[in-house]
Amino acid sequence: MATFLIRRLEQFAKLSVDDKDVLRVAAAQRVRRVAPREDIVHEGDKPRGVSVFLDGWACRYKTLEDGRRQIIAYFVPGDMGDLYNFVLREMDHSIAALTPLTVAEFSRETLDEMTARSPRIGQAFWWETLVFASIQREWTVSLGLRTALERISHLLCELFFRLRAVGLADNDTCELPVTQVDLGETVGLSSVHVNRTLQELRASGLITLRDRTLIIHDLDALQTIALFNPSYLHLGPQGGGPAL
Amino acid sequence: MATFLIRRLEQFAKLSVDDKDVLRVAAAQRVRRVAPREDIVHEGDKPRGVSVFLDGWACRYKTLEDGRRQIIAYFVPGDMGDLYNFVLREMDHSIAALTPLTVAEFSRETLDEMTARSPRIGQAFWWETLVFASIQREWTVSLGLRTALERISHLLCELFFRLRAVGLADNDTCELPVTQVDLGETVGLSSVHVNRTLQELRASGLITLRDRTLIIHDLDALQTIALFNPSYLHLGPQGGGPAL
DNA sequence: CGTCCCCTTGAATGAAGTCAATACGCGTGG
DNA sequence: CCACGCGTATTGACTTCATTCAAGGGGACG
Repeated sequence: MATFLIRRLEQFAKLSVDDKDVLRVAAAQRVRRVAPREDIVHEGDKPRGVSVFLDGWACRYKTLEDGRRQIIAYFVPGDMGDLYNFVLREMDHSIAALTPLTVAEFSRETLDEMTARSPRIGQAFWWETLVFASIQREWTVSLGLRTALERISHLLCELFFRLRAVGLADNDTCELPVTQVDLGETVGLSSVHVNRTLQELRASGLITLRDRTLIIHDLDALQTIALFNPSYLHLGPQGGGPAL
Repeated sequence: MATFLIRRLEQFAKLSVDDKDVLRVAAAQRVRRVAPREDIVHEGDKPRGVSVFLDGWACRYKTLEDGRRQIIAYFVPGDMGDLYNFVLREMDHSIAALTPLTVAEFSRETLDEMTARSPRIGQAFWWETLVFASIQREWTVSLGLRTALERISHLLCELFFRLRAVGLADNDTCELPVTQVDLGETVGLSSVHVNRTLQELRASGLITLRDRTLIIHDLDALQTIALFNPSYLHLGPQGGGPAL
């Protein structure tokens, strides 16, 4: 089940056979299955271990006192939660499953062992941490200065690139198992406006989005609209695209 | 000159005399002085070492191709840039001085040595990394669902708490050496609207802001308006407030 | 068959942006 | 010393993008 995790980390560096075994063993520990909409971590909890998303989608979110909710990050297969989060006293956000989810947990000890045994894995974990930080920064940029059309296009590009990097995009197609309300809570728009914006993208023939499946008919054009530059994802040399 | 860095890390844990010496020595290496508006790191650069902000203010920012600029983070004295950023091939953002700035640089070797020698420092560095990630998440929340008034109030609260934690707030007063254009580029609003919003805060007697000096007359009220909950800053037990 | 969630659409409203003009302080150079 | 330019702050009038409110439709599920 560590297939996606390994593919993900291989965006950073080639892993040895031994590295992969280590990861496989670790990712077989404390595996949980979670139903959609269920929290796997709740704000205020004492941090446990590091979540490793083996299969399915999840999201990080925060809720304001008055009930407004903001999705802060998406986790797709192969992603990991904050490394060493147990250094903090309590979680400052929640994580919920968006689809049926399979998630493992690296304990502090497992993490220490792995990084001690393989510096390459240690580095790959740092890379993962840094890339997540970078994505969060790009979201700040999106929310701060992109228009509705640009924001949504940008999010679609990002998710497509991330999924493609772990082999979860088929040519121009990937899953997008989130509702328009979710999208709104992600890009800081009302679901009504998300709907209208998606219509616009559909009308211009750029995408098809139906039954939780996204088809991008013209990735270049979508990237242009979104002012999307994939370098912030720090993917491999081929940009996580299909090998030639 | 490592005073603020030490105060900052002591928000996380008590440092030994030895720890502090190690930090002081490291922070005396590769010290640079930078003039306001000057870049210390530029997008696309190969990462060098980790920037350590000894004195003055800086900001992280990104620019879109069409020239729009978004400030992504503020650095105040005692803050550090991304740890192990040299794992990435190139910087995905720039960092500029906002005031006359004194900044040191930890090389990879220095960093490794320090964490090897003192696990407590290693943990404090992780804490710093995690707190910065948390701040970035909170900014995502601000931009995603707070109104103009809430956003600006929230930013003022955050900066006040952060400065107070390193001893740079005097009772209800701190520096705020940024223009209204900068503020706009931070909270995703036009400078005109920032101006109007600040007027509103002044008119309700909550703050005074003049000559780059911020006075918060009613912190509780400001926090309430902002829906500000300082827990995301993961400060010490007293919340970084003045010792009793 | 009803209920619930999600998507869609229209019309009215509102928050923030844009454009434009003015004012102020500061440094620079004539 | 004063004129000028420049960056910053302020204010007004108008516009635009996005929200809110409201209603209806479709599919999944009990």
